Amino acid sequence: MPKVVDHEERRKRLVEAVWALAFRGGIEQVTLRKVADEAGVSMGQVQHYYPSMQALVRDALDRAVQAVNANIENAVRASGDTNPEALLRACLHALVTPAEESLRLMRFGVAALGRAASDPTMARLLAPGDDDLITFTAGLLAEARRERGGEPRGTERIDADICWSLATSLGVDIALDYRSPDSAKALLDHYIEQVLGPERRP
Amino acid sequence: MPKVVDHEERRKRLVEAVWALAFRGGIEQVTLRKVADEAGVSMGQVQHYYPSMQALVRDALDRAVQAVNANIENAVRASGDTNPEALLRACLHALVTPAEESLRLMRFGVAALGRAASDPTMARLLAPGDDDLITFTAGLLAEARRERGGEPRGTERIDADICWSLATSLGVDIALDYRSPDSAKALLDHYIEQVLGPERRP
DNA sequence: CCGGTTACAGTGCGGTCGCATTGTAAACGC
DNA sequence: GCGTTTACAATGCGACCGCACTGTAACCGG
Repeated sequence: MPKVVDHEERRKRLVEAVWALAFRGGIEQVTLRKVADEAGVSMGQVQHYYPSMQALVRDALDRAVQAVNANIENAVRASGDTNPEALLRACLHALVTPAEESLRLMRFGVAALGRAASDPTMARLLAPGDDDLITFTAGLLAEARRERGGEPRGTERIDADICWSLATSLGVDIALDYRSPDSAKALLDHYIEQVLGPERRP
Repeated sequence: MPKVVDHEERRKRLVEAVWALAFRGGIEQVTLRKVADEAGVSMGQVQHYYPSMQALVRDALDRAVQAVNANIENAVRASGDTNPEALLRACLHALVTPAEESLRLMRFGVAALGRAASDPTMARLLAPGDDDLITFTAGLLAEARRERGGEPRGTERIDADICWSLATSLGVDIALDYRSPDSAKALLDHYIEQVLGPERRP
């Protein structure tokens, strides 16, 4: 009975308008009217798909986080490598790539960070990687150490935690133009080298 | 000839009102009227001391950053220790203390981070520690390594960079209630232990 | 005691915002 | 074809915002 349209496509278009606006002028420039203009639709349509401004921004953040996570998984899959160390590097490097799309997402994430400080709902969306991610990364660390001829130290979960903290911090720095992606990657590699310990048997 | 008042005290009062407002409801809740109310003064006074809203928020951020830096220096001075390792820990721990005042400052900093993504002036105020800080920290690292019986590795500046990246990242996590100050401190200590290498001579 | 400067207080204006409301056209079951 | 439901489009409203402007009281060198 209803008019039939692709809702998902509509929402995605609106969310991308939000990203674009926030990328240009900060999240405070995101208003119903501007989102409508940017997406080339009417204000009524925006309201039809999102009951409130908050809901729109929240969904935009949710999708941005999903997209970044997808980038990480793609990096893992694309590396196609079974070498745990290469896999680990691929994961972490995904947060500091110079790719345009990634930059936009990270910058929106940083803009949203500010709101997260006073909006628990957004804070939850931006929360650090979950337990599974830490467990997975810790596993990679343990394997990589073994491959280098060392033995696991039992601190792999802590080390994994540090890995992601460092990587996200560097990602933020890149989004704010405090660092270049290259230098960030170098820093990250230096840390990985250190945390894996020296090669013992070639 | 003019009416004589303590300008510095006035500005400080206004800036603290900005901090308080941003702490409660995010930086977008900071308006001229609310700042005036919070500080218990008239809107005219706010305008008298700051030509625009932007100028007010910028000064608030500037002072917040100065205050955090002062906290770090105080931590160094308070430790009163000549032991380089203890000094290093004191510095870094200053970013993850559970102290109320520090929490407020960090939270305001995070709120401002969002704006920094699109406001270069604010971005500059929030820029990572300058070269002097890195040099100082690298020096501490080198000395601490020597005290442990190891020799400097020539990577002290990179390691110092990682130290501060990690510490600020943990500080942000604390501000957003993603971590407790205690767990952050533990993580930081674990990293320091690792970066200094094992004790060789007791 | 007077003139000039400073330090406010108060008010008003133009603009924008989120959101509610209302109108309308398309799609389909019957 | 008719009624109902969905998917918008358009407009209007009340709230609030930054800022400019105006008035005034305090202070002080002369």
